[in-house]
Amino acid sequence: MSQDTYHHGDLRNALLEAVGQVIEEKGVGAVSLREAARRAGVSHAAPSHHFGDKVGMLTAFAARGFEEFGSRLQAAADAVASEGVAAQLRAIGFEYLRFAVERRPYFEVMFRSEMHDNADPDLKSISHNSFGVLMGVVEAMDPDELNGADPMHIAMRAWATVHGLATLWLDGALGQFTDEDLFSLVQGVFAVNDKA
Amino acid sequence: MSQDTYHHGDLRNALLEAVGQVIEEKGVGAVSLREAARRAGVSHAAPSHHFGDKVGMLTAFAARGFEEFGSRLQAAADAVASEGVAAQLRAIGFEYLRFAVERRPYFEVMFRSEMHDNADPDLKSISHNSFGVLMGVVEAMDPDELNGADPMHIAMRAWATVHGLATLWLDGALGQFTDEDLFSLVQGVFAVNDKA
DNA sequence: GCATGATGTTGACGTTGTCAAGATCTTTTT
DNA sequence: AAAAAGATCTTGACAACGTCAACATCATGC
Repeated sequence: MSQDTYHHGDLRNALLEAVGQVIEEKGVGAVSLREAARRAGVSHAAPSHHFGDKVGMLTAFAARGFEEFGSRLQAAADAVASEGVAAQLRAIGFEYLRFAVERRPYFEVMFRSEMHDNADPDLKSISHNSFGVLMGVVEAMDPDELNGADPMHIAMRAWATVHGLATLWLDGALGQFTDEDLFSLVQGVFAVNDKA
Repeated sequence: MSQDTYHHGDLRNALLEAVGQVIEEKGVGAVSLREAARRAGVSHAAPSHHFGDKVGMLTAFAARGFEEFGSRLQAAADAVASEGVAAQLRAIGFEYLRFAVERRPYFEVMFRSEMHDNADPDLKSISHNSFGVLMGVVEAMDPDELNGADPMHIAMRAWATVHGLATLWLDGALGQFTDEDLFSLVQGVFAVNDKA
């Protein structure tokens, strides 16, 4: 592109990239409009034209995260569609955790309500999609697989379990485990789930 | 106490109280040393003598939260000790959620690693106790109740499920549910748990 | 071509966390 | 009892931050 333009050309993306870097390097508390602007090579007030304010920037960041998140969950479910619903649930659970570990900056902003604007329509619809992937799988369950249980309850329990593991791990509450341990632990969790 | 002393007399507690109020009123992002100092009626730099820095203050706040948390979990488990381990697990789960809802300010700081110092020895030992309550119950299970499963896995799954529900609810991801709905949902979750 | 809006800059303001230096009270030591 | 030592609180300063207003520059459509 142009080398010396007054306009950046792709500032919005550059800022969101910068946000991810900052979180990766210094944690979610170190995010600032000015630091993102600095890394993108623009003046400190430039971000406001794209995101309004700090919450706006993080809302956009969260939306971008949910986009990738939803796609990955869907892909994981599709990949094992032939193996039945139980396999799909397991695949979604693992992918959920993988995303939390691999894309931690996104995950942390996505599920911290004080960092973004929950009322934002874009964010609402795209985050709703992610839960939709899970519900889609659960609703395809055989009635006898359900054992008469409410599909919503099944979905909620699966979601909550995996989400709890992810957040506990990210918050360091599972400090004694490495991330490999975590996945083998999940294996155990799901095994208990299947068996009991 | 004294009415016009240079020294506050109970500043440490007053500051922690103020932190709780601020979170309740304006969210966890609005906490500041200066606001806490203002509410306690002292100068802006007074808190540093008790907590060092902001992270120190929130670490103390989290520790105080874990103290109440652990006691409540223990009490809940003890109250239904005669009804068996399954009842105890259920009781702990409900108390966990009740704490998250009723004492939201504590809960939010307790489980947000960037807000406190995870390496703090006080915090480490007292937060470890909370998980110990759960482990204590699980380890008392009959071998045939375990079905050959690792007690650690059972405990982790129970913990993760309830923690996931709590955080998802606090983050607004369960926006369509009221808190009464939440508890009835939990009932369903545990029912699935028992049945399946 | 030129007007209009989008994009980026500059400068300013109030707030925050943190530090250093000093003031006041309490406790311990002698 | 007097003095030293330490704990507690104040004052003042500084850099970083979010935000706003005013202005500069570019791009696009009429």
